[in-house]
Order: sequence, then structure tokens, then C-alpha cells
Amino acid sequence: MSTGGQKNMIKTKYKTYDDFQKNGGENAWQKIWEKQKLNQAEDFAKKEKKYILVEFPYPSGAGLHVGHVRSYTALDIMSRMLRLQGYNVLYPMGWDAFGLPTENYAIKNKIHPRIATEQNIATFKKQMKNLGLSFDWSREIDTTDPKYYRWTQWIFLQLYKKGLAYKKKMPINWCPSCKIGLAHEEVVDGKCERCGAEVEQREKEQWILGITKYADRLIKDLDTVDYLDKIKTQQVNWIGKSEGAELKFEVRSLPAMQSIALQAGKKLEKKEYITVFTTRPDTLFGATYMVLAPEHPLIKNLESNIYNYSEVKKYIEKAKNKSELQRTSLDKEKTGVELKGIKAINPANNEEIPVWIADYVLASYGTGAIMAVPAHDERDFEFAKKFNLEIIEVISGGNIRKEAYAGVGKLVNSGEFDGLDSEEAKKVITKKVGGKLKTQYKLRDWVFSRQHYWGEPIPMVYCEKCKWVPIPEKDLPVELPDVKHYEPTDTGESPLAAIKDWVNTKCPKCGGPAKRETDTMPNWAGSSWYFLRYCDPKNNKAFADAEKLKYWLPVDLYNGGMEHTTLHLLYSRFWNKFLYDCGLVPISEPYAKRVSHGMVLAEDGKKMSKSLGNVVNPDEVVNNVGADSLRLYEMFMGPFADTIPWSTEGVKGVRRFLEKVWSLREKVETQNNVETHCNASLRTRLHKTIKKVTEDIKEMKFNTAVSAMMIFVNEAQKEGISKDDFKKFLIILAPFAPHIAAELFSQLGNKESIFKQSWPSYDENLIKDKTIKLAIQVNGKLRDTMEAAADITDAEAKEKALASEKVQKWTEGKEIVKVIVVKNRLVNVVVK
RNA sequence: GCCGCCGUGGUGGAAUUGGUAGACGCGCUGGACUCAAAAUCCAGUGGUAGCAAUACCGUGUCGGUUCGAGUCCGACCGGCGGCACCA
Repeated sequence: MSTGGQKNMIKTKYKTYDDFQKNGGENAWQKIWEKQKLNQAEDFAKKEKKYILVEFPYPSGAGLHVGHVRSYTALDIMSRMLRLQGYNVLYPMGWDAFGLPTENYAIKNKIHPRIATEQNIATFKKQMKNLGLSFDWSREIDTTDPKYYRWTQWIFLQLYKKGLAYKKKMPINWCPSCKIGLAHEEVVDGKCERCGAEVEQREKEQWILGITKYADRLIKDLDTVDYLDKIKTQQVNWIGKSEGAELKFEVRSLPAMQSIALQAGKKLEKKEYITVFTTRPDTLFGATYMVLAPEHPLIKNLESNIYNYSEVKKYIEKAKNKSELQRTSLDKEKTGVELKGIKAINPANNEEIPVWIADYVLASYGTGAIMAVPAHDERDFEFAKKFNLEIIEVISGGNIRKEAYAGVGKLVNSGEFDGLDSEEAKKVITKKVGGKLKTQYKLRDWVFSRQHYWGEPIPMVYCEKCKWVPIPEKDLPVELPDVKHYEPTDTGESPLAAIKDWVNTKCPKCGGPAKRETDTMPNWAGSSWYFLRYCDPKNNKAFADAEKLKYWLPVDLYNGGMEHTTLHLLYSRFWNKFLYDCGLVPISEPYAKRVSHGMVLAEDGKKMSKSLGNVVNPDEVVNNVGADSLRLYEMFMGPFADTIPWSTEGVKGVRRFLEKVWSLREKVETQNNVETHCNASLRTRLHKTIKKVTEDIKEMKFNTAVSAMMIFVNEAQKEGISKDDFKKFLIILAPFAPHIAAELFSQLGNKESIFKQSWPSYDENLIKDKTIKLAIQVNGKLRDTMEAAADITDAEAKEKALASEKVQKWTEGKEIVKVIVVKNRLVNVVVK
């Protein structure tokens, strides 16, 4: 209890915490911080830098989600602690504002997407400020600002110059609902990742980025960064590297069949080959048939040699009409048609083997054709069984009468190679048949064109004479023109195509008439390099100054959603590597460390959604209990990476905690009687708490840090607390609940901001307990506990344990086999 | 189907990495204050038995290793996430 001579001289207009929170106490502090420019990062400061980054949001009309609050607060806490520890911290924020939802909103409400974006940004920014997040607003960026997307376009031109952006007609995934082409990464289970509509295949001329050129490095360099394991695994799987060989099989028209065939019978005009990719060239002797994807171009070339061509054509038509989803989900029954009239020659033994088409072979992977080795591949085995094709064992070790054996082993039935190890045989056999070793990836090049209005115009012009010509860099940005209608079209043309006087332009090369590219970039473009722009957001000579990049990069900690692992995270690593290769950024990996937050579910355990009416609005929570409570609750709710349902009751709990903190004002002893009233155990507790909170923030274990502070406050409430100790406590509380911490700190008579203090250190000696509780076990079961001096010797502990009456009760009449002592922890008496 | 992660009170979750399971918070029960309620404060709160001391059981299930297992190993059950005919 506080009975100190002088009453504390706390001057405040707020009588209670409720008074403070309800009457603008938090906002008042936010204004002060803004004035003091506390959160601005300083280029080239002598202090050690830390670049803390959280994915910038898409400013939707729905406003901030409590899920945003979770990750922004978490990194805010880290940033604030780092600043207090003396680092020069860059913790920026901006807007990833191009994209479909805004465009749709704009269409529906007849409002220009630019206006809608501005409104949404204003809302988001206000919400963020109300939360007391310590972003450096002087570095705010907006991907839809021409001053920003000028450089997005500029980077595109660099990609073009290096041959990494190219235009190609290819089948793409088309979302009929969004009326837009999608990248491979944006298709989930055959559906559009945004709206869930089933995608269709369409042939279209598209701008493509050659990300596959970087596939190998995107895998390899993961070794140099600190990402969560599951993030690395997901990227590695997505890139899907496999090593094998490309082998060529000659195709022959069968003389025997020629007489039967009505229109067949011609000899092949030139030699035709089927090239396959295989990871198992060692099984070549077991290749008993071949399979082409229905889309394989060879089929058309051999039309006159295939006498069942009408049947084949029917099958191809059927396959074409199946969506990607159907083709992959009807995974059980395999179907196919033999190409009658032609055979392939197995180059290993010159045997004629049949050629089939089947949709279990994908045109988009490898060469669109396979050699089928039913003895050693599950799918081929299934197919061979169904169509009665030959199965020859060439690797020993399995039971191929029952199932395919995909393992390794010694070669059999492989002529001169019998007895060889399968691993070794891969190289030898490839060489012998004139094949070449090859690495294949699942990753596909990035379809970069979108047929919409609200995106960065692709800075290219098409001239009949000069073909595709890039816009000169000095003429950037190519600004989005105003249009009357920005509805997407079903024809696959961007709404920009309708603006004739924008589309029709002059060729920058020959001056002749030319047309602008009317497709825009995908919403992933602006976010692929935004972390670079934060280093130098106002530069209009370059996307960022090289020296500034050198100072700030890499991003020391990057937090974002798991859903971006194979999209934004991969894309931005690719762009950064490209810029690195151009000598424009100083490091090849942009993010030193990547972590991911868990989702915040609704109170009912379901995903928050407007339609379910279970959305928690952060503004309401801030109004009711304050930003500090919201922040603290989201940290306390559970481990940062876990998905956790919202709990309104839980919010009450942390609010009570803050009220207790406020009431500690009355428990504060003046400096005069520190020694008499502040007992040593609270001091010990404080230092333990400092240690725990410091370490937990670093490890992102915010929930246990909050719990430690609660324990401290509970104790302080009972014991009373010295002014000095209270100050230290407020500093460690400040990153979590900056408003109340700043207020109480100032109420204690401190003129200087709490955020200009330095992070308290802890004294290891103080943390050490003088006495410990020793657990006494008999045969591993707890039977007694006793107080003992810390660092009690093993012998003393043993003696003490054996002296215990309760222990004696359990050892009576038994033989003591041994006694195990764990220092400062327990004694286990083992009896028989 | 394959790969990865995870199963702890009524509830969100702790547990020094093999050493007293259930910290902290919520809820609940009882009490104080109040005309009353709310708020607040105090006490209790894994289960079973007992007035109690205490005993037994207890971290998805079964088994194993160990003086000692929530933690390690094996099998199974359940949940979540990723990939899914990738040759």
C-alpha cells in the first residue's frame, strides 16, 4: 500500500481511464506524435537500420479488417521496440490500389475508380491513424499514382529490353465472370482465385514475363533467406523442379496398315519424331507405348497416316470441351485412343510400340508427350491394365504383377545394361540413345496482360512496319486516359480499346501510324517492387536512388499472408533478382526474413463475411474500449501465426488490465521511500518481465509477453511500486499500448516523450531467485515440494528430499535404487 | 492419393524444449459493497472419491523408450494447410 509521505503530484485532466479513453485521450497523443515526427526513418543515419515491412493493403470499400490490425500491430510493436533500442527503423505503409474490386465498385456506383480509390485510401488511413500505428507517413506510396506507376512501366520496359517480356499467342485461363485472363498462379482448383468462377481456356495474344528463366535461382537462393519452412516448401513445390532427360522416338507409318487404311498409306513425307521428357530414362527398355496429349501438334501432321482419324478427332474434341477442372478431377478412370496406322520406335531396342492419345498427358508440361513405362509408373500401369498393353519389368525390386514399382533398383530386361544401378543407368542410357539431360519446371511463365481498365497501361505500341515498339522512357508514364465506360468486355478486349484517340498514336520508331497496347498490367505488378520505392518514395529520376537502396536493403522482416506465397512473394523475388542482374538493386534476395500471421475468425469460428453478418469492425472496438485495448487483445488472443476466433469477452479482459495499469498511479511511491516500501520481490519481478517481454517481442511471442506484463501488474497492485520501476514498466508496455503508456509517463512528470527513452535493460543478478521451489518425486511422481536456497548442491538437495516425511512414506520398506537431481528443479527418488 | 503442420480444462491458450501440466485471460461458483443491478474487490475453479489431510485418474487413441513423456519413437483416429494425372 502506498502510504508515502507526500501524495503523488499527478496532474491530469482525466480522472479515470474510461475518461481518458472516451474523451479523446488517444487521439490527442496521436496528434502529438505526428507533430514530433517520431516515426520518420532517416536515410543514411549512423544508427543501425532496420527495415520492417508488412504487406500494404488493397484499400477496399469495406475498410480495415481486424485481421489487418493484427499484423500491423505486431510489426508496430517490433518497430517501436527497435526504435527504443536505438535503431533507425523504417516501417512504411502504402496502397496497392489497382485491381478489380475497385473497378467493379466504380461500375456499380457510377463513380470513377480514381475517386473510389481516393475515398478508400482516406478511410484506411484514418483507421490506421486511430490505431496509433507508427508508420512513417512521409513515405506513403500509392501504386495508382502516375508518379509511382511510371516506374512500374519503366521496369516493364527493362524486362522487355532483356527479352523477359514477350508477346505470344497462347491458351490462357479466362475467368468468364471477371472477364479477364489469369496467371497460372491465380487459378485454384480450376477456379478463379478471386471470384471462384470456373475458368475457361482461350487463345489470346498476351504479354508474358519470363519468370521461368529464374526458376532455378528462385529455388536455390531460398537457402540464403530466413523464411518459415512451410513458405519455402510451398515455393519449391510450386516451381516444381525435376531432373531427367529428353529422348526422341522416331515415328513410322506402318506398311501393313497402309493397305487397310482408306486414305492412309502414304509414306511419311519427312522423318517425324516424338520428343518426350522423362525423369526415368533408366526405364527406357520398359517403354511399351507412347502417349501424346490431345493437343499435341504431331497428330494433325500425321492425319493422313492415321486411319482411325475420325475417332481420334472425336476424342480430341471431347477433351477440349472438358474444363481444366473436369480433366483433373475425373482422376480415376483413364481414357484414350490409339493412333492406328503409326508406331513409334523405342530407341533402346528398336522395337515398334503403339502410340496413343490420352488426356492424362498434359500439353502444358514437358513436351506434351510421354513414353509410357507401365511397370514403373502408377498412371501408365493403370492405363496399360485398362487397354491391355504390355508391361515389362526393367527395374527389379517390386512386384509388377500387382502394382507399378516406382523405386530404384538393378536393371533387368535391358540388354547390355542389365545389372546396372538405376541411378547410374539414367546417364548411360540417355547418352546411348542420343538424348540429352534436362531440367524441367512446373512453373510457367507469367501471363502479364489483363483486359481491364483499372491497371497500369502496358507501355508498348504496335506498328505494322516496326511491330512491337516500346514507348521511350522519357515519355513515361503512359497515363490511364479517362473513359466513359470501364466495363470489361466479353470479347477479351480491354475497355481502353474503345478510346480511339488514345489507341491511335504514332510509332516512336518510324513515326508512322500505330496502336497502343490496350491491355493493362495485373494487380501484382505494382506490388512486385514497392518495397524498393519506400527507400526513396519521391524520386523522379529513378525508381529509387542506389545509395538509399544500399542503406535500407534488405527488408529485415517481412510479414504477409500465406496466400501470397506463390503469387506476390514469388513475383517480387523475381523482379528483384532481375533488377539485381541489371545492377539496379544491391542484393539478390529482397527479404531477409518472412513470417506469416494467422487469420482472425468471427466469434462463431467462421470466416468473417458481410453475408454472414459476423464481421467485427475495428472502428467500433476502438470507440468502445480504445485502440490500446484492441491492439493488446489482438496480441494476447493467441500465437501470432495461429488462426483464432474473435472473442468480445476476451477484449474485456485486456481492457480490465489497462484499467489496472491506470490505477497503479495510486500505488506509486515517491522516490523518497523507495527503499522502505518497494520490496525486492517486485524489483525481481520487473526485471524478469523486462527480460521476458524483450525476448518475446523479438520472437514474435506477443501473447506470452502480454501475460508476463499482467503478472507484473497484478503483483505491483498488491505490493505498490516505485516511480522508477513504474517508468520502466511503462516503457516496455508502450509498444503494445502506446497511448496509455505515453499518458501515464507524462503524468509522472516526464516532459520528454516516452518514445525518446531507451529500452530498459535487465539485471541478470536481480532475476535470479534467492530461494527456489524444489519438486520431490518418487519414481517420477510428485510427492512433495520444498523451499530451498538457490544453487543448492546436489548432495544437499538429495539429503533434503530423503528427509521429507512424505517421501519417507513412499520409500518405507523399499530399496532406494538411485536419486536423480536436476539442478534448481527437482529430485527424483527411484525405489524398487 | 502425396507432402507439411496440429490435437492440452467449460473456453482462448501457457509449459524453461525430456523435469511440479493447465501460467495469463475469459467464463463459472461463492462472498463483500449496493435498496437493487452493473461495475469493482476478495476467495475458489481439470475429473472422481473424501469433512479433511490425501489418493487415484488426466494433454486424441493404443503401444514403446526413459528414473521421469504434453514434449522423443511406432501404429491408428480426427482436424487444418499445400500439391494433385507434372511423366
